[in-house]
Amino acid sequence: MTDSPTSSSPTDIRGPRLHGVYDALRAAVLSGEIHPGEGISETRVAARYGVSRTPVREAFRRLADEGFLRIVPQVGTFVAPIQLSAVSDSQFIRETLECRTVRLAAERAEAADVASLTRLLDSHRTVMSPDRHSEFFALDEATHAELARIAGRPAVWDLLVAVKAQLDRVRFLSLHSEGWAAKIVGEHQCIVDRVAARDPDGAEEAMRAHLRTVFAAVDEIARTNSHFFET
Amino acid sequence: MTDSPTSSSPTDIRGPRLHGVYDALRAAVLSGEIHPGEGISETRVAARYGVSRTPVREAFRRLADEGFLRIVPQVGTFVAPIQLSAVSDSQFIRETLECRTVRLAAERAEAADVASLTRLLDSHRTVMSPDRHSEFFALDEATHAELARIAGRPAVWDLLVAVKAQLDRVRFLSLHSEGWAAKIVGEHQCIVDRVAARDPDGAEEAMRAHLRTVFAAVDEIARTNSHFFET
DNA sequence: AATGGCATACTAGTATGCAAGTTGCCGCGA
DNA sequence: TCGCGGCAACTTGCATACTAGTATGCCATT
Repeated sequence: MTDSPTSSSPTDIRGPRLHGVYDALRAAVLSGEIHPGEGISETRVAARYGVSRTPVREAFRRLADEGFLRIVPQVGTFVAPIQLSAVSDSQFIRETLECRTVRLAAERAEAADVASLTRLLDSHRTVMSPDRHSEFFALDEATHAELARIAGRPAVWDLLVAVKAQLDRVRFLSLHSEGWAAKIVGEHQCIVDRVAARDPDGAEEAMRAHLRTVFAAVDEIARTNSHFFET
Repeated sequence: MTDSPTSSSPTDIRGPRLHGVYDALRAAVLSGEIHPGEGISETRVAARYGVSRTPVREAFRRLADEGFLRIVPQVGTFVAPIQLSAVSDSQFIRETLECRTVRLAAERAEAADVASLTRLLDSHRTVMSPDRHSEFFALDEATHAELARIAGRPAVWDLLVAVKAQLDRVRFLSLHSEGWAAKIVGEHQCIVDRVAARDPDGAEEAMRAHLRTVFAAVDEIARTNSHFFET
C-alpha cells in the first residue's frame, strides 16, 4: 500500500524504528486512514508500535515539518487539515518548476533518454486496472522524476516530492473515474512525444495541459470533501 | 549578527530551548563560525547551552533536514560541506520561481504595493554602509518577500527561504566589494520600476539580470573558497 | 619494527521518569 | 436545573539513564 517516496534524505541514515513509525504514520495520514482533525498521542502510538516515545516524537516532528501534523504543546497532536491555500501554492510551484524542467528535457534529451521514457510509458500501460492503483501512482511519479533527471535537475523533483505532499493528500481522497488512467497515460505520451521531437515549446504546453488535468481533479475533490479542508 | 530568517513555520510552536539552540547553531553554521567538516556532538552542545540532549537532538535533526548538518549514526554529526550541485540547484529553482512571481507581481501590483516597494528601497539606501551588512541583507530579503506577497504567492518566498539556505552559506563567505550594495539597490530599483509600470516582460528580465548578478558573485566566491566545497 | 587484536572512550539511538500546562468532567451549591 | 469551581487525567517538553555500535590507540605478538 505504502510505496510513497520514503523521503529520507541521504544526509541522515537513522535507525529502523524511526523510519518504521514515520513511514507508517505518513501513509496513514496520506491515505486518510486517520483523517484531518483527529488527535493522536505520542504515548498511544508508541505503545501501538512497541517502541518508546522518543522515536515517535521524532517522527511527529518530521511529519509536522511536512505539514501533516499540527503539534500543540501541552494539548496534543492532531492531523492537520488540508489547507486550500497550501494546495494552491503546491499547484503553482509544481507548474512553474515542471514546465521549466520539461522544456530543458526537450532541449537535452538523447536517444537513451527517450528510450527510457518510452519504457516507463509501456510499463504504465500495464498497470492501468483500478486494483493496481499504487503501482500506477508509483510509475506516474517515476516518469516525472525521469523528466527532471533528463533535464539535468534531479534535485528539482526531490523538492517537488516534498511540495506535492499536500496535493497528494487530496488525490488519495478520490477513487479515480474509469477513464482516468488512460487519460494520464495519454498525456504522458504527448509529453514524451514532444520531448522526443526536441520541441521545448510543445513539451511545455503538453506538461501544462497535463498538470491542469491533475489540478482540475484536485479542485473537484476539494469541493466534494470540503469537511476535510480549512480555508 | 543573527537576523537570519527564523524559518519556524507557524504550525509548530515549540519550546524556547529548542529555538534557542536551533537559531544559535544555524547562525554559527551560516556565518562560518563552525566550518564545513567540523564535528559537533550532542553532548557538548547540550552542555554548552545548559540544556539536555533532547532539544539539541531536535535542533540537529532539523538542521540536517535543511542540509546544514550531516548525521552519521554511532559516529558523529558534522557540518555539511557546501555542495556545488546544491548551490546550482538552488540557483535554478530560485530563478525559475522568482521570475514567475515577479511577472505576476507586475500584473497585479496596485498603487499601495508600489508605495510599499518604494519604501523598502528608500530604507535600503540608508543601510548601504559596510558596517550595516546584516540590516542590508534583511531588507534585501524583505524586498523579495514583498514581491512574492504582491504576486499573491507569499508561500513561494517561504519555500525559497529554505531552498536558498545553501546559497546563503556561500554569500556569508564574502566581504562584499565596494560598489556591491549600490549595484543591488540599483537592480532592485529596476525591478520595482518595471513592476510599477505593469510591465511583466520587463520585470522578469530585470529580475533575471538581478539574480544573475547574485549568482555570479556566488560562483566567484565558490572558486576562491574551494576548500569548503564538495563536488 | 610492523601488525593484529583488544580495551577504552567516544558517538548517536532508545527508553523512561519527571515537570508544566491544558482540557474536561464531576460534584457541589444556588 | 443551571452554573461554577476544583480536581483528575491527559497532553507534550525536558532531563537523564542505558544500549549498542564505531573509531582509535595501546599493547602484545610475530
